[in-house]
This record gives sequence, structure tokens and C-alpha cells, in this order.
Amino acid sequence: MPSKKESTLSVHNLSSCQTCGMRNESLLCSSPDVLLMVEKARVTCRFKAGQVIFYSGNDPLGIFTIQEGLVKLEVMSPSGAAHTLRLVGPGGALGYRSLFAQEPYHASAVAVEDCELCFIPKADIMNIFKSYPHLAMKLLSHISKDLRMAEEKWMDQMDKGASERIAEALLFLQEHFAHQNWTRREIAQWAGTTPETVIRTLSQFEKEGLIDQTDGRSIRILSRDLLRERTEIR
Amino acid sequence: MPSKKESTLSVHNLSSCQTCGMRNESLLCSSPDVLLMVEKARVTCRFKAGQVIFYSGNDPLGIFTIQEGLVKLEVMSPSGAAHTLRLVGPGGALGYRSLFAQEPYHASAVAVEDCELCFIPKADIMNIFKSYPHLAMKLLSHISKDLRMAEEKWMDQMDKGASERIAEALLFLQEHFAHQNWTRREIAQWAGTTPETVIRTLSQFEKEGLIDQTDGRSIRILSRDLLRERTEIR
DNA sequence: CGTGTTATTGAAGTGTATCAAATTGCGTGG
DNA sequence: CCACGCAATTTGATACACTTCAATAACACG
Repeated sequence: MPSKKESTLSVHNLSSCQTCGMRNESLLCSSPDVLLMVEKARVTCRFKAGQVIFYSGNDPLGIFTIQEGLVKLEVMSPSGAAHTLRLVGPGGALGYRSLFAQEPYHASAVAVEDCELCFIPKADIMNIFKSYPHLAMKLLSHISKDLRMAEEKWMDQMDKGASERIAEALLFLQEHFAHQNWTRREIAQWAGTTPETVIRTLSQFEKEGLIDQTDGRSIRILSRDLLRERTEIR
Repeated sequence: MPSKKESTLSVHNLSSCQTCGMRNESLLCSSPDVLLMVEKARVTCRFKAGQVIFYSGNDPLGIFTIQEGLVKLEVMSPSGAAHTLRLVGPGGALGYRSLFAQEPYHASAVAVEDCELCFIPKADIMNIFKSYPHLAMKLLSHISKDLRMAEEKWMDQMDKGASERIAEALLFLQEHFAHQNWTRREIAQWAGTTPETVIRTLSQFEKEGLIDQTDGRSIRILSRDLLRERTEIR
């Protein structure tokens, strides 16, 4: 665990990839050689919680990587309901699907908490990939996993009931983004249901002793194993 | 349109990529150089309608490309219901997601009609991609589009009702695989619903003059435009 | 021709969305 | 520090689209 004295963003004037805490995690910044090319092309940008990083329908101008903070990719249904497609934390990237498909964004990117991002323009990305072909294989592996996850969640939406999906959501959100205090609405958007159904299911889970929500609005998981059982249809 | 005298498979002893009708469509067989490498590695294999090409859970051994016929990727829900993830026709490929994600197959591949496939072993694929990095970019673009389509269908599953999804299914299946006489069950598996709901919706569409199903079991679309309107929520 | 698959129709049940109203909790500014 | 305002949460009542089950009819097939 890296030390973290400040509760706000830990590095406010990050000037180099060399000192970036994510330089070993990121898709792009794998080898020292690549790091040099990224270094020259990159621009740092910051977003506050709730701000939109890019809008669905626009053309991608490059790729964002996340140094700090949390971002959600979301689509708005015609009726106005928002659904969360993917959640991306430090070390992750944004905009690569649209860029490589040569399509407009099909989802918007919204900062869930205050973020520090790194932007690399499209032209530079293409140069970097031309110079270091192994990066394409790495990204290929990454997108392939994205595809599996999307198809899995799609199948869950068909086969499973709301409570199974909510149990999955609780486990996933706690495992990957435990520091975040997720609202009932956000859980609903991730699980593909409504806040009301989340609330009723949570109180059911509480009655069964799977979770505890007496501490304000936060949710404490009492038994991961029992909760995981609830992700399977009975 | 290529001439097609026989109703069965048109080429029964395909001995060379040079004569393969799909050599310009396929992901892998783009340039003459690549074609030579594929030529040496490839094996032809045939499957009859209904046969399984690979099973969910197994490890990928290479990539299949489709010369002739139609294949569906399907997942079985624990309760036994099958859902169609993707449909792949001539020029398309199978098994690439799992191979590049280095994961087991998460879906099974089933021949919808008699098929002639071309198998290229994993090791050869890797060699080919090492020699021709631009192929990785091409595949990256392809998988990125797969990902968009998966996420779109996932969202449709949440936002839209069964009739909207069935309208979409009719348009899609007719546009891409018109020669195939799809059963109500297959339409249901593609639209994410049940055969009964498909039947009731079809007779509703017929009452509205959108389709005609008096000719046996086949479905004739009377107005693509009106049907497309029915893919949007009212 | 039988036999199994596909299609069709009907009735019944149910999970979840929707809507509305009350309550809680949190952040903000006085 | 308290009061205020607003968003998040909670609860209840209602509606309904869809699934499920069952039983029959039509078709394709060997």
C-alpha cells in the first residue's frame, strides 16, 4: 500500500510519467521506452465529482488514463434512466473502444469522485502503437475481457432476478471500489434495476443477516460467502 | 452475387486459400503475405447443422474462420435456457475473444446450418500476428465493435420491452441472414425472450400490417420503416 | 403414415416497475 | 453550532408485461 497522507488528491502537479504511481498498472505505460513517448504526448487534466469527461455521440480525440479517482461509463435510455456500463479506477483507461472501432462514443464518461486523468491525443496513440506492436496485443487482451464482462452482465440481465444482480453488485463494488460509499441509485444503475428495488432487497438481505446497514447509509457485508450464494438462482 | 449452382456446399475440397471465396472478407486473410502463412497453418473442417464446434468452459486451441455456413455463439443459463450471443457468417471468425483474453470459452459455438470452417492453431496465430502487427489493429477494431454491439444489446434488454427487441431481431436477421428460415425459438433466443412471446408479438405485428406470415412458417416483412419504428419505445 | 418438433392459444401467477408520499440524513450557510 | 433545504432513502399501493405451464394443432421427417 502506498502511503497517503492527504485526503485530497495526493499529487497536484504531476510533471512526469516517471513519478506517476500508476506507471506500472496502466495499459499504455508498460515499458520505459513507451513511457518516454507517452511522456512527450500526454496532458494532465482534472475533473471534479459529477463532471462529464466526454459525451456519448462525440468523436474520440484520444485516450484518457486514470491516475487517481473513479470514472463511470454510462448510457442514458431514451426515457431518461441512466445505466452504468463500466467503472474505471486508477491504472484504467477511457475512450479506447471508440478510438479503435473508429466510432463515436456510445457512452458518456462521468467522474464519480474527483479525478486526475492523463490525456494522450489520437495521433500520438497511433504512433506509439506503430512503434510498439506488443501494446496492441495487450490492449487486445484487455478489450477481450471487457467483451466477456459485457456479455456476462447481459446474460445476467436475462437469466437472473433483481436480487441476484444486486448481490453481485454489492460484492463487486465492495471488492473493487470499497472506499466509495455507493448510493442506492448508483447500485441500481450498476445492477440494472431501480433504487426502490435495491432498497427492498437490501432490507431483505439485512433480515437474512447477510449485510448490515445500521451505520448511516453505508452497507457492511457480514458474510461474503452467503451473499455469493445469493448471486445464483435458487 | 457469386454464381451458386449447387444448393449444398459449393466447394467440397477446398485446397488453397488462393481460391477461397472469403479471402478478401476475412479478418486474417487480408494481404497476400499473410495468406501464405495462413495457408501453411490452416486445416479445413466441416460441421453439420446442430453440431457443436466448441464447448463453453474449454480452452481455445486456435481460431476458426467461416468459409461457408452460419454459426451461433450461445450460452446456457443454469435453468437450461439458451441465449444467442453472436451470429457469425462467412468471412467471420470464432474463438478470437477467448484466445486473446487467455480465458476459456465462455460460450459454445453451434452450427446453425452446414458449415465449412478453416482452423488455424494458436501457435501459428501468434506467429502471424508477430509478423504482421497491422492485423492486431484490425482485430482490435473488430472486437471493439463486438463490444459496442454487446453493450447495446445489454442496454436494450434493460430499456426496451419484448416487442421492441423482437422488431429489432426481425430486421437484423432478415438483413444479415435472410436465406435462413429462423424458427420462433431462434428468434426468441436472439431477442432475449420466449417463443410464446415471439408468437404473440408476431401475430400482433401481422394485425398491424407490419409483417405477413401466411406463407407457412416464414415471415415476410411488409414495411421495414414501420417495423423500425416499433424498435423504439413509444 | 406415425413420431417428434415446432407452432399456437389460453389461463394463471409473479416479479418488478411505477407512482406517490413521508422520512431521514447530509451539507451549507447563516 | 444550529437551522435550513435538498437529495437520498424508505414504505405502501397499484399496475402490468412477461413468464410459466398446459394442452392442442400443424407441420416436417424418416
